[in-house]
Amino acid sequence: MGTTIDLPLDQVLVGDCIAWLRHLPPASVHAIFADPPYNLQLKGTLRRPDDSLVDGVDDEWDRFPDLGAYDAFTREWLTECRRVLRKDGTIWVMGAYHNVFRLGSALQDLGYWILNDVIWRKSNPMPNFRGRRFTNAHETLVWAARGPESRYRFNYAAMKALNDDLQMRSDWLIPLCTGGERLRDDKGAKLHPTQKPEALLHRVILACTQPGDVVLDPFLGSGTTAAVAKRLGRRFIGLERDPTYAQAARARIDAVEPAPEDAAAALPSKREQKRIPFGTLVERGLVPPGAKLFDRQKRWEAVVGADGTLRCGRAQGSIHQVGAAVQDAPSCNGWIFWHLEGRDGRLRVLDELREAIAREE
Amino acid sequence: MGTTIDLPLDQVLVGDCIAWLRHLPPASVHAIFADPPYNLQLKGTLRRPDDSLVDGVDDEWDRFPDLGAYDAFTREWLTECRRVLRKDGTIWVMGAYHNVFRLGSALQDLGYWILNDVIWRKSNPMPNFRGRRFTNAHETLVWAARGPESRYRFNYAAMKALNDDLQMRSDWLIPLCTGGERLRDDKGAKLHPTQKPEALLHRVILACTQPGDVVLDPFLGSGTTAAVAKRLGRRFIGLERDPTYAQAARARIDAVEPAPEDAAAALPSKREQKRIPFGTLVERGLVPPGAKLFDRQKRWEAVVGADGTLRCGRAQGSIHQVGAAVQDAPSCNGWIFWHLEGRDGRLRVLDELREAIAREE
DNA sequence: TTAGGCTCTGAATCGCAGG
DNA sequence: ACCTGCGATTCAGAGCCTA
Repeated sequence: MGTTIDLPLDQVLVGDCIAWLRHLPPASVHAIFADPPYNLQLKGTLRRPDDSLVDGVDDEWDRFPDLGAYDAFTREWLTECRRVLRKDGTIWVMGAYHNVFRLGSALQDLGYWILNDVIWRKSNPMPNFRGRRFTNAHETLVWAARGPESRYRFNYAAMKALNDDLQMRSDWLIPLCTGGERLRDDKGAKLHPTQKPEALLHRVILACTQPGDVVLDPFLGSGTTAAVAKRLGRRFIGLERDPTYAQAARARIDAVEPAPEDAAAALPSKREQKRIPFGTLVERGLVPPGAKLFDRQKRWEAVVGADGTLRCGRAQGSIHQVGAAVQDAPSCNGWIFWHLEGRDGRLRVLDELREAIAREE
Repeated sequence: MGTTIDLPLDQVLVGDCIAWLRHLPPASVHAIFADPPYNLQLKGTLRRPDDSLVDGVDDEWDRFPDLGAYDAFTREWLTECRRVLRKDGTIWVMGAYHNVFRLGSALQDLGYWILNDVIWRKSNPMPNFRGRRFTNAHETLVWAARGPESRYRFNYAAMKALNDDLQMRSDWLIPLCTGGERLRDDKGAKLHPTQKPEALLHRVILACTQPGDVVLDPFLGSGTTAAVAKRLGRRFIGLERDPTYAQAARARIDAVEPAPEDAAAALPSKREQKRIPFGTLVERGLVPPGAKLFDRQKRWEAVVGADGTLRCGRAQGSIHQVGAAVQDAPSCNGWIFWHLEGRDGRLRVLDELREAIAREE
């Protein structure tokens, strides 16, 4: 175990990721994104129907002697990641059918708590040239908290907004990284065999971090994680073994222009907004003491007390308690249950009044 | 190890599947479909926002003391399945994130050779009621051969035909089993908590067997595998622990009319509708966070957030919501209201960008 | 007859701040 | 660390009823 160093923010560090991770202080990063070697087991070469050669992944870093060696490697870096992850941080690990079952099992064995598996559906996958299997049109991301009790961050409202006001699902349709986004060398060949699309990282980072948070990528590769983190106003730490990749990533990151601060923030969910006690509405005269509140169908009528309590028959208490009591329900959100009658006879839900106050403050 | 019996074709056998498997002759079935217990670990009760209770899976058969016990169980039945599987046969195993990584790892460890992982995308999944995760909108099927050298069957042309003459991809969009297909008891309650849709088994069986082949299901449950196998002119062997489920499955299977031998019983493939959320344009960099949008006359200017929301003065929300707010209109089609300014100063309506993406997918 | 509204339900590891 | 109580949270599809 080496000596601990200060958190090397916004840097690409060249070297073995496990060694680097051991130097980082514990519980120091908010999120980790890891796209480890897939342990692809290609046999021989693959040709398209027109006899052209498929440029598969056959790099040295993707070769392991057997599954046991791959498992040992996986457990080692995932162990160090868990140490470095903050108590309430989350990790994303991605893979394909060759390795993702090893990754998921290792996460569970090491004490992580899986929150979702997410499917990256490729809109433009490589076809299956031999016609011997289904077109491999997706990869899998596993999203996990450090443990079952983690109070992790999930920017629910932002994800919902990103999906036209429907809950974000666990299947994401995103094209492969091609065209101008793909890094290439002098000869126009792709620089990295598995460069991930920025759209994928955009969604990942936006889902589970806020501006200023630290995102670590132990297999930085072409630098997609760091580039998107910078653009979204997050800090990053990138680890990469190969100096050529690291250098290309640095150049790529340097060219990124961060988004304006207010654009990078995720839409705050209601939970994160400032709490307004119902009594405030009474104090400010928006709901005078003695006013009557109704549910939407006007089945019940309650009277407002000067202290912000409601009374409805025998039930007395907060807007939530009385709402729950009259419905005989275990709980109730009084803000959206109770309504005030306007002069025109129209019912206005309390939540509207609350939002008017929230905007003022 | 018990004595071997003749292959009990087209029967539902009641009892422990591992015990039954041990009695079956080796290398005797062409395909196996297994939907084992998922080992869900539900803690409390879950209510919908309207306070109704969610009927979760808390059956005794889904409870295991710990992951180790689940792994041991998994390895045991998968070992027997491999013995019973013909040399060139294939197996389908399905699960969700709770268990599928254990299943996939066990398959690999036992010598099976994974061919694909296939995603069952649910068109109508249950939402995430607490807003704490992504909507769990899929399950995973692992398709594997008995070993790396297996000369397995894959009905490439049938799958392609089933998919409007495009190669069948690894992500399948299929609705949940509901309505008339769902088995119910006298009181109208669902008979089995996890009955699978016949459309799913249709595709599975059609992909890897031919008429007359034997399909084994060690966790038959409500009998979907056997019913579809019979309809498609395949033989089946169903193992089921619970006599009630087995009895219901038998009745269901008896009612199935086999398709005519030459019938190309192809389900109409479902062309996917293309709904493009505005957030997609942001993620893909077509509209960067912080970009400014204008209405056609440039009366208003709004700023784009990283989550696809707009902000214009105090109004924040979707392109539609903010468009409506600034005009003080009840509603607004943001796609044709907002414009992006090009480098040449010309305004381009968002709808043009959306159509560019829709064409790609 | 039909259109529209209301109800019900589905493999679910489903709070959190403040005291 | 524990306890209290506020108050946040749902989509698609089938079935049924009413106008």
